[in-house]
Amino acid sequence: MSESLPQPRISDLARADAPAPYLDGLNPEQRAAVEATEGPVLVLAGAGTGKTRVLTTRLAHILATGKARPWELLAVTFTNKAAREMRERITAIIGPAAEGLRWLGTFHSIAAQILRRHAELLGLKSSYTILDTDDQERLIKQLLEAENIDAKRWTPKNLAGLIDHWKNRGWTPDKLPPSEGAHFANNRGQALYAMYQDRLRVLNACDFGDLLLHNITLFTKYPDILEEYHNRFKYVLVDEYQDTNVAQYLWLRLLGQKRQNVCCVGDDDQSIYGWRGAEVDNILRFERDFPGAQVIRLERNYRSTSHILAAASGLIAVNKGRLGKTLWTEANDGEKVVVRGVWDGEAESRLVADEIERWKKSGEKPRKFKDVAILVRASFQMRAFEERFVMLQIPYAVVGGPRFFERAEIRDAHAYLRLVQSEDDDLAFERIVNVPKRAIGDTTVQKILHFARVNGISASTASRGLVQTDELAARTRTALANFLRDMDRWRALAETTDQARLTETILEESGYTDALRLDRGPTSQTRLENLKELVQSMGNFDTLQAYLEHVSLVMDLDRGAGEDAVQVMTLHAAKGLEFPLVFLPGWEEGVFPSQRSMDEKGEKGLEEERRLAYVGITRAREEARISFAANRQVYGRWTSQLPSRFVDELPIANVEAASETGYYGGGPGMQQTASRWDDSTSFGQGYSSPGWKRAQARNYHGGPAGRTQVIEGEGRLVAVSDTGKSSAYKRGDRVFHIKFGYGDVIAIEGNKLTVSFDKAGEKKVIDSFVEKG
DNA sequence: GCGAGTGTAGTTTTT
DNA sequence: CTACACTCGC
Repeated sequence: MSESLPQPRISDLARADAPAPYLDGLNPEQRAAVEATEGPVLVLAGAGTGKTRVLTTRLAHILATGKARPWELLAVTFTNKAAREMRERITAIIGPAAEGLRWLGTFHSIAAQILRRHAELLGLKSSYTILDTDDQERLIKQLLEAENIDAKRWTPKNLAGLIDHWKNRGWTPDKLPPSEGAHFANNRGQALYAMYQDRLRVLNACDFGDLLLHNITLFTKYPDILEEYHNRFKYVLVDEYQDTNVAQYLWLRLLGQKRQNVCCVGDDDQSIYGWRGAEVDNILRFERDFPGAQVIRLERNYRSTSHILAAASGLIAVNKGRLGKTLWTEANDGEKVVVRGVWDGEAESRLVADEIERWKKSGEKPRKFKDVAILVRASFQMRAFEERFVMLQIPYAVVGGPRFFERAEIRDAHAYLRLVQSEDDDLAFERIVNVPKRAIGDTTVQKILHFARVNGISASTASRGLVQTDELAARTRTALANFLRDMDRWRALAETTDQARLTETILEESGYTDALRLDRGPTSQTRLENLKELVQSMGNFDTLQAYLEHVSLVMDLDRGAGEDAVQVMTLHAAKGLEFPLVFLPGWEEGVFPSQRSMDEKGEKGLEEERRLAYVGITRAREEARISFAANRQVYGRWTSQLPSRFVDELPIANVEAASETGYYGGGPGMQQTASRWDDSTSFGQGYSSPGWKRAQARNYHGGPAGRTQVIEGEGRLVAVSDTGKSSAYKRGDRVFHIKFGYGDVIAIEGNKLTVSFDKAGEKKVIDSFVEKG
């Protein structure tokens, strides 16, 4: 071993005569999870049970007891953020020796490192580039065009999604089950996949899925190399195991099978990435995969009040496929989970904003906006809140959204740099040869690419050839020659200038920034700022090479943290975070749970949605406030909504619920449906006045939910406002559905409408997103 | 090569 | 409805 030994004081931490200080304050289960170092271990860590602490302490413990040295540990996470946090917290325990943890990182970054060392065995050079989804899709598009496949019916996105899915399952083209390829372009899926892989090899490139897949191929085909890694990695640790896909699972099993010192940490109840290939099954069958595995449950919650915890536990208990945990806490009861029904989406944002302002002013200690989060199911729900916050001047920050490195202007800048770095990067060439516009149009680009393909050379080389001929119009020829000359100049400049200055120069001289400055579009200002930020962030890297390597794998950048602003984000983005006050708006059937999830994945989809609800509630430390609206605009159409089934599934003892809207089936000839949301006959004063008055709240009471109980006649559970506005349907009503168009209601049963649609003459049963009239 | 006109989809998102 | 991708005609 050439690496020097870590600082001796690590082992001092665990001297027999002095108990290890890092173990102080751990509860018995946490301690067991830290000390069970030998053999396979599954740690089922419920929400808020100190998972990260256990993970980091465990690694520190292995090091402190001398069982392994830092470079003999393999520790994998899903996100860069998680990896970074883990590294920081280990450093806090063991000091600078943590720098030796060179195999702590994301699945992808570790797989990429391994692949660099053995790239030749897989037909790649170790300098291979990693393509992002945009490059990937453009490559596929070219492929489909070359194969004369109708790009309308079979979009590049479709195929990219399929290929990604296949790679997630660990299928190389030759191992693809025949039925899988059948769905695409009349059974050509498999062939196209194989062609795509060939193209990648020619380009000396990998997509994200390849990183793991190539690793698996490598380990399976070359047992001696696998052996090398078996010897290297004495202990393997995996975070968020419930989110692993098949390929990641296979990769782990290959690496861990010999020593069996595999510790997986996760929570089956927080598996929310099934749509992206995660297999909850991986965690559910851990004990079968690793015989003799210890299972340790962390069930003591340190985060939430008991009402919040009980509400979340009650909800998740409805799911069938789970390993089961009983979370408990010593925290006090706190407030019950508040549930509110409102008339429409606007009223909902008004309610939330009011409550934030009230909350901010109350309390003994000063309260901060950044302690409040609004967690939505889908990003279209954010707009209403943003509008309201702008109006009331409440500071807010949208977390997530389009990634910085995925913005067009950042990609353009990167394409210039990639082309400077490697003249052969055809995808980069294609991206920026006419950005900003320099009179090199589509036809010219096609000519160049064709010429390149025919002669088996890169686009840059092809261009150099073409400008020598009179193949191109004089104007185009000059433009292209200028472009090549500029690229050469920048390439020379790269030798003498640091990458930040280089980027600045390129952006100026190419006219890119000028074009943006002239652009009157609403986003051009932001784009310019983004580019400035890009140049700044590049300063931290030694070389252009190092920088480009970094961006392809580390797509996030910690920005804007620390501002005091209400955090608006999707439920997915909230995983791993916690807030004193959490708002959970939009709990309506079809919105949350999402209709699409249920349509596509049935019961499984519904259970995942429920886990998402569970994740949402458990983000709250002190208060959780759920709301739903009776009417909501979806894609500009008014739709009537019903409270989410998840509302009814919350244990009533932990909930304080009321609605400003009655839900009942009323009127002559309509069913009288019992609803938990209707206990009153008088509507009082409501929404009529100019300065909107708060309606008398309707209380939620226990007992069976209305949706199952049909009393008489036909009708539909409807919302009724205090002014008598209602969103009721009756037979014969003309309705509009966002997908199927106009139609007539021909039957009503419970909450389901059977609608005959004009378009296909089809009958369909609909339960959401229907507009009257 | 560009702007106007048409068509179409429209969750969740990391690497 | 709205954002975008793509087509068509000048």
